[in-house]
Amino acid sequence: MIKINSQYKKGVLELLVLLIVSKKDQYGYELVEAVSKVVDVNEGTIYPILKRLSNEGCFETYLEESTEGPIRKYYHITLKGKTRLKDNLKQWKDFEKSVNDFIRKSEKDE
Amino acid sequence: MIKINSQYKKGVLELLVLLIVSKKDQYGYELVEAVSKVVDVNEGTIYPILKRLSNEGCFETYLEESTEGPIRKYYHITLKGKTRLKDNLKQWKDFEKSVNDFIRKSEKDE
DNA sequence: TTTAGTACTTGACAATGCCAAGTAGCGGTA
DNA sequence: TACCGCTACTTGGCATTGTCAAGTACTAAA
Repeated sequence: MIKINSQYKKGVLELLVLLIVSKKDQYGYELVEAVSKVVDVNEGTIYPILKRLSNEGCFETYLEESTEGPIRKYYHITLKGKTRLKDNLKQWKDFEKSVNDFIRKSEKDE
Repeated sequence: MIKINSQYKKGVLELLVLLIVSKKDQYGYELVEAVSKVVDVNEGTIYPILKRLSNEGCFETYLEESTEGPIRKYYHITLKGKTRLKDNLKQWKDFEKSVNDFIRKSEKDE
């Protein structure tokens, strides 16, 4: 897990959360671990994102018991969530392309 | 100029400013236009970055008159600024690679 | 002399990440 | 049984950085 300028993460974490949940229903703790494999992040950051996206209708939630600890809250992506993911993904790609193109150009005429 | 989720810009704008000033001394207004070619941004965002980086010793400033309007404040990158640029650039590259690798992996096993 | 373009500054505000602390269930061990 | 460590979720205060809007002020052209 990379330790970078926390500012870079802004916005991208939401994208990662959407992407992971879209693959398979996830509960919060599990998701924190999954996101941590990509970028370093703490619980206190992920749970608010889950709440926000649920409030906005991107996720539906249901509870399920666990044998390893307290009850788990699972998140399932909705149609709205899928749309949000698609938009978000396009925005990220346009953005990083634009930035990387500029960097490459700068490095070339050096 | 791309119009995206303003959150994506966080952190990257500083990188772009460092990159542009490192090429050639710039005054604020000119810089706003240069950055705007990469991502949409307003003056009120760029000037605080310039002030911050100057306070942190990354830029030196000097004034020069203009025939087209008020006096211009030029920014010149320092050694410290160059180091900051290098670090920042590496962080960005690590970050975007990490995120893009994950996205690619997700898109593959679909 | 009014308007448009250049140039910089400031302040209130919003979004989102970080850290820390709190609650709570489970299984293992001393 | 009492405590510890792991699992799991929640909340609240704080910092950073971007947005928007308004204000100042100079120059040149209509």
